[in-house]
Amino acid sequence: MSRRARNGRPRYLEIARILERDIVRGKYPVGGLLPTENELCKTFGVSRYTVREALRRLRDLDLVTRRQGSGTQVITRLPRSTYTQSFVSLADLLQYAKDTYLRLGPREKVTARGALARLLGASPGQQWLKYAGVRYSREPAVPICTTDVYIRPAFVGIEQRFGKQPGAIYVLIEEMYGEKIAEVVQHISAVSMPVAAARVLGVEPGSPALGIVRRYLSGSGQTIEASVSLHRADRFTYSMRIRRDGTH
Amino acid sequence: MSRRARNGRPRYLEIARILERDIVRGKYPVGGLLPTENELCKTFGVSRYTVREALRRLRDLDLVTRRQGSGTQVITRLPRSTYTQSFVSLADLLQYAKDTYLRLGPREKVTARGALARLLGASPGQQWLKYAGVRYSREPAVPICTTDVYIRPAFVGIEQRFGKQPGAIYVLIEEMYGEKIAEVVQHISAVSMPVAAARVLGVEPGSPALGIVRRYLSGSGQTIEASVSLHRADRFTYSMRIRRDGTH
DNA sequence: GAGTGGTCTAGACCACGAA
DNA sequence: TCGTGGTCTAGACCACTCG
Repeated sequence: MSRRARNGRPRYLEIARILERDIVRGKYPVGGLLPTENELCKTFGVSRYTVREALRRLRDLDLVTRRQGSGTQVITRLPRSTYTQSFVSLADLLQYAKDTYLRLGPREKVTARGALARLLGASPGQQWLKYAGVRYSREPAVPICTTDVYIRPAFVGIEQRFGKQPGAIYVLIEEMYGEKIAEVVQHISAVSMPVAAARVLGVEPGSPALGIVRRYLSGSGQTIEASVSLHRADRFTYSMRIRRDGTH
Repeated sequence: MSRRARNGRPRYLEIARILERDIVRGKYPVGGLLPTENELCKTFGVSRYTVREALRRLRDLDLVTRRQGSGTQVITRLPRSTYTQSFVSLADLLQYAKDTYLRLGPREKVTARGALARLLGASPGQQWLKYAGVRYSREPAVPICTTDVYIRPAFVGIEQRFGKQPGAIYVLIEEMYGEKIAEVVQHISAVSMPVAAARVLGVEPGSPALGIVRRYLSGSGQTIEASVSLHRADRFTYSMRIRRDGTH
């Protein structure tokens, strides 16, 4: 066999998805063990490297834990783990944006005042552009959250590239305008799902929602972009690892 | 050559640390490229796999970005994350623990099984100690969240110091037993406030709550301590900063 | 002692980016 | 076109866990 004619997707991602699906469907119960690496090699007809890359992904998604000597244990079955977001760095934010899809509505002009001005870190009266959107997971393509994106009018040009390439909005601004993001500040809270967002996401109004507000700041502390997201509580968990240092 | 007599540390971690140090020292300036994988293989006398594992680590630390065709670019000179971010974040955790007050209830013995075993990353049947508590802000002294703390029976001695000094539980374990926390994994989600917690916190059952589950891990990946907290949504927001150092 | 995942080698072809 | 990183194979030894 050997040389695989790849259909565009890396084999290890395919395998990761199959295993992910099987976990969600209950083929591998929570608390139980996945087949060993060796068995998976035979099952999928691939080398150990490929299997290990797939398992690495499952571990990064927090679906399994792995320990030498004892095996690969399933720790979560809930499909929301699929959308669990694990951030230690901006690179993770970017990866998350690539694994999902953000569909944005038409441009609106808004004036920063009151709570919005505070959110944007802008002077009251300043003009901003707003795009109401919904973020979907790629497969299955289900809505995860509503997202309102705010950018300064100067960056209106990135509109042309909305949806044309996956990735985070801030990358578009960096690429088109050379305005570098130095810092992201985010606030996470629990809120009651408002009626409008509930309808879009297909949940009951008033059900619990995870709200995330992000500000993307330039080196001088100016807000370049901001976003307000409301996540279905049952499909989203924010996970993070805090490492003390790099020595182990 | 071949078989390396390893001094205990994986070779790829050694290489990662050497490259990290060189970046910090300015040998590879921000914006510049690291040597190619091939060159690094020759330099260190290792296979490409080992070099790639080392580079993967640098990427996870946000020190470099990698793109096929163009190379490995240095994006940060400061080892942010290893020290800056995680240190800052752990410090934040500690600061939070100092600004508030955790009142713990009596010791209970619990057996890890099912969901609890998964939470603790423990084998089913293992014995743990549980303390149900409530965290208050110092002034005004109002309840912020309920917190269940889980520790291994070996660390029962820290009970004596509950409430005698402010700070996080994990610090007590580190000080009394010398068991160092290497990593904290946390999951943040929105949930409906359960009846019992609602009574303690003085809110309506079913109102939105921010749930935070934390596992404190030793260097070998063992869970030292775990906690489950439910926060009043109106009194708690989780805020964080993701910095990208060295952007020029 | 048997079997697990962790590390490592020495090859190979492929997709992409820049000259 | 050429060199980069991305994917992949088929081996190997090692450290750890558990019966």
